[in-house]
Amino acid sequence: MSEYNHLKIEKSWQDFWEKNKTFSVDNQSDKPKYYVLDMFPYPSGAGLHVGHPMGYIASDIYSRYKRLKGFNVLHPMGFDSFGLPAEQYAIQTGQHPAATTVENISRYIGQLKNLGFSYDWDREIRTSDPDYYRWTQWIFSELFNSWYNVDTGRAEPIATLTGRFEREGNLTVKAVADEDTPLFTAAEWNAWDEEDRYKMTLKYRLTYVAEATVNWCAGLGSVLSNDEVKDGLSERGGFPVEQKLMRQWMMRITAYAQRLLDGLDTVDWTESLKEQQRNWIGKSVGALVDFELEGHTGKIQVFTTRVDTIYGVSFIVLAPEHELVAQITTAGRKEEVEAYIAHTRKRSERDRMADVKTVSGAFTGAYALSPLDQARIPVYIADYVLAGYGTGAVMGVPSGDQRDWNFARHFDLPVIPILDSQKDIDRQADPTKEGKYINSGLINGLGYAEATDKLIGILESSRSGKGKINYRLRDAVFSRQRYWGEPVPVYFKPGKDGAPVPYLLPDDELPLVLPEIDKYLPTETGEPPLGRAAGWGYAGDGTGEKYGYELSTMPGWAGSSWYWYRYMDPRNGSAFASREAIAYWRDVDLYIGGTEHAKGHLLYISFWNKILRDRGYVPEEEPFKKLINQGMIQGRSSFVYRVKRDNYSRPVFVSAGLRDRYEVTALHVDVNIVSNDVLDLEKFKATRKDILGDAPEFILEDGVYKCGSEVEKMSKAKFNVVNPDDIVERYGADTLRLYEMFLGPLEQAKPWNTNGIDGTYRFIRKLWRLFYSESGAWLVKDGTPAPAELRILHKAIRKVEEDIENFSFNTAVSAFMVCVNELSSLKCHNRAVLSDLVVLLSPYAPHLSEELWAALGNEPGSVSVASFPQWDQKYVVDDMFEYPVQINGKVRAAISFALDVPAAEIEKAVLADPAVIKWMDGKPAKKVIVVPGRIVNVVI
RNA sequence: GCCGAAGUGGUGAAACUGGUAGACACGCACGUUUCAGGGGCGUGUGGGGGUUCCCCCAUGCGGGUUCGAGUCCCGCCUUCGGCACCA
Repeated sequence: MSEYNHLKIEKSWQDFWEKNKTFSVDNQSDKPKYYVLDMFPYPSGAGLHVGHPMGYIASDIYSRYKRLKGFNVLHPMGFDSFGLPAEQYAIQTGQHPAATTVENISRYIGQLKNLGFSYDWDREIRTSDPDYYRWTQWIFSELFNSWYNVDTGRAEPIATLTGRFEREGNLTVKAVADEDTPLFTAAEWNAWDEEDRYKMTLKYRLTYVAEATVNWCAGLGSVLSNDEVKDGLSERGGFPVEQKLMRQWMMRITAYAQRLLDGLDTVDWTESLKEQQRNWIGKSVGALVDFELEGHTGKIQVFTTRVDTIYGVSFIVLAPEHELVAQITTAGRKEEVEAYIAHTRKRSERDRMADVKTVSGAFTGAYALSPLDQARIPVYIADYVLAGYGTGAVMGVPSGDQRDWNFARHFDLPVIPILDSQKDIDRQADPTKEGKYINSGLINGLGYAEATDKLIGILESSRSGKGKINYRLRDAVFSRQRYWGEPVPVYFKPGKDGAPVPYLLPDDELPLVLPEIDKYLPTETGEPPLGRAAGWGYAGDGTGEKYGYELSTMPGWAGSSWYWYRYMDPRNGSAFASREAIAYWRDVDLYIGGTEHAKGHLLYISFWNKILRDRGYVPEEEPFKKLINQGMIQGRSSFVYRVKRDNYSRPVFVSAGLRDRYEVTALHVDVNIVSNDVLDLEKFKATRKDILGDAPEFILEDGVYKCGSEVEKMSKAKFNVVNPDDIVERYGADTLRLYEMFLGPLEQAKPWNTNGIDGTYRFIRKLWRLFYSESGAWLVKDGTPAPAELRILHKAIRKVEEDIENFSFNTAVSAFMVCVNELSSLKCHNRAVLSDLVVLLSPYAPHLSEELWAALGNEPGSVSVASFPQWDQKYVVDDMFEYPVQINGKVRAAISFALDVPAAEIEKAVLADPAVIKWMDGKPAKKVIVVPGRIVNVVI
């Protein structure tokens, strides 16, 4: 073969790998295990664009590298195939989402296989497959059957809870449970009938039904979780989202807030991602303080992180939605308060967020009494206090908090200094904790820490307050009013009072398969689409009755919150994965995916994993030891410029460099017919009759038409989508793989630009020329490699190894290029050198490497299981000689210099100017850097 | 406002614990190959003086530490991500 033919080479090796199951992996091995996982994709109708495989290429390189290093590598791929787009497509076209999903998946698989990934395709999974979601439903059941024991700090089976109720009631049970759970004794519990006992357990289960304020998105016809809402709009579709009280399935992720935080300290993720999660969980340590109400039996409970400022309180503010507002408002204030509440209700979440500067509120007429000195404190309502955080009530301390200060100024309330170090409080709040307390009764003269401890002690002993940790994290809403998701394995049976009570579908009834329906829209009565499935219900409880199933389905994150375990044992019919498989693979060593999942997926995986661990199914507290976030690939749009003139004259297009001389309209042009910003005019004329008309005129510069460019999101409408299939067709997968890695650091977001790809293509052909001459002659010769050749090779081996170990995939490509450039100029055709080079390159360019490896006389396919070449110290070290020296009379150091330079020459150079540098005797000095002919510097 | 990351040629980017800044690649220029198609090969390419050799200035801005700073310290500026009346 005289020319490198990527089409032929790549196809034949992909077939070979598939036929020989080269990358199939066993759950048993003498080798150490290594698990490399990609975030699995949602198979959208648009297929992959060049940005998507970035992470997959990196993980594949790492997987292949680890195999060469002697690891048993699990590297699977699958599809997160439940989701909204398929359902919306179904609503529009009537096609079953399952059908379009299968089509999309096969397109994805085709595209992925084209890129030569070393996935074990026998382990492929799909979350929408009943054999898979059977186990998602099973995990739901496990959560339903678990409660969180605060004493043991973990989830336990519900039986351990009911056992304690029988013996002790719930007075001594410390559990994470519903707010409204009443206290009861063992005698009371034992006197209840089975239904009442069961209903009581519903308040404790890790998944539960609740009337909750949820993010309702009318545009999508479904509720959304907090991480699916951005700036008051839905992340998908950008529809407005409103707060609505609805009955929903919830998950008690808040029980795990502290453990989720602790876990972050044990994993190797980027600091910025961990910070995002910490912010999202939003832990704040403070106290609850009760304020009695004057002339009223109720109490206002506030949450504060600064109890120490309690003597500075000059007002209390309740959220307008606070339940006490109606009771405490005095007759004279009623009108104003109600008007304010109405005003707040009208404002959307968005308006409220946009307008944070304006101070507003209303006085209720009521007064609260400070628990310490019985000071009379006016009670206000204002929308800067959120009903959903803390207790929905705050104590206003104007001297220490800027919002409180603004509020006090607006309503003419006193600003009381409480620390002697506070400055300028006439002009702004000073939140300092420095100094000693003043105007502060019992804590006068104390410092911050002492004062806080003392106050909490006093409040706790007088039962008017206690220390409290608050989290911003809310329990996760688990219901979606949609069709294309996992059915919740629950049916409802009327209770004594006629109200429906949820019961879990028995294990042996799983999977509860998604029923067929005629349309994918909500029913006329507003029920979710599953309400259309006539007769869908459970009849197996022996009563002869049929009970309706839950009509909402699980959210998108359900199937992806445990999937890495399924890859370990993907066809297991009796467990989500066998104990042996889990014990062998344990956890994911390297996880690669985008940072956009910080508040969703990456929290949920940890949450579910902790439950599975508590219940004894999995061994590790954190499932993903190391996480790398690949940067997003943006599009780079190209533009042509049409000169503005009347509609009837023929269109004129001006090249980008000349556009300033005209008044122009910029139009997107397909980036695939633009190369190095030069437009292919013939293709342009052939494909864009719509904007060109009959006889377009082009004003060129330097004989070509140049396009302008801009970085935007990759999308069809902007004509900037680059399909990897086209690049593979033209340059080959190996070139694309090398090029995508060469673009820059993996973590960095960058616009896609195909301009530089010729460089990597040239590199491959240059490598090819080390094996074959232009006429096709085989050039490789046996024999002992020259030292110069070994030096080049071993430097490359060391560099590539270091770079891959450090996930610096881009710099390794440079190392390949340097190596091949140097070997070419030496005309090196040595078999030993080239053999090692081929293995070295195989993670990046697997097809080419297999081809050349076989051409070198090795067994076909064996480069994939070869060993990573060893580098030899003697060829790669930059040997340094060290000479103690002194400079300008100061005794300093030693000189060291590269081995390349003959020692005599260095000495000559050093001795040439004895006035500057003199040899000194004795003392060991460290080094001086000497470059050929010149002393650079001296170090002690 | 708070938290996090980052600012290096025309472009993408290299630079290990401080040690010849700009590797490698794109682009560009010139040359070459009877190549005239977005082909191959070679040389050059941070800026400014001068053109065998050499000198000066250059890693967002201003200071500092050091024999020596892209790298460390202090103070600014800018960009990008995240959070945001969270009490």
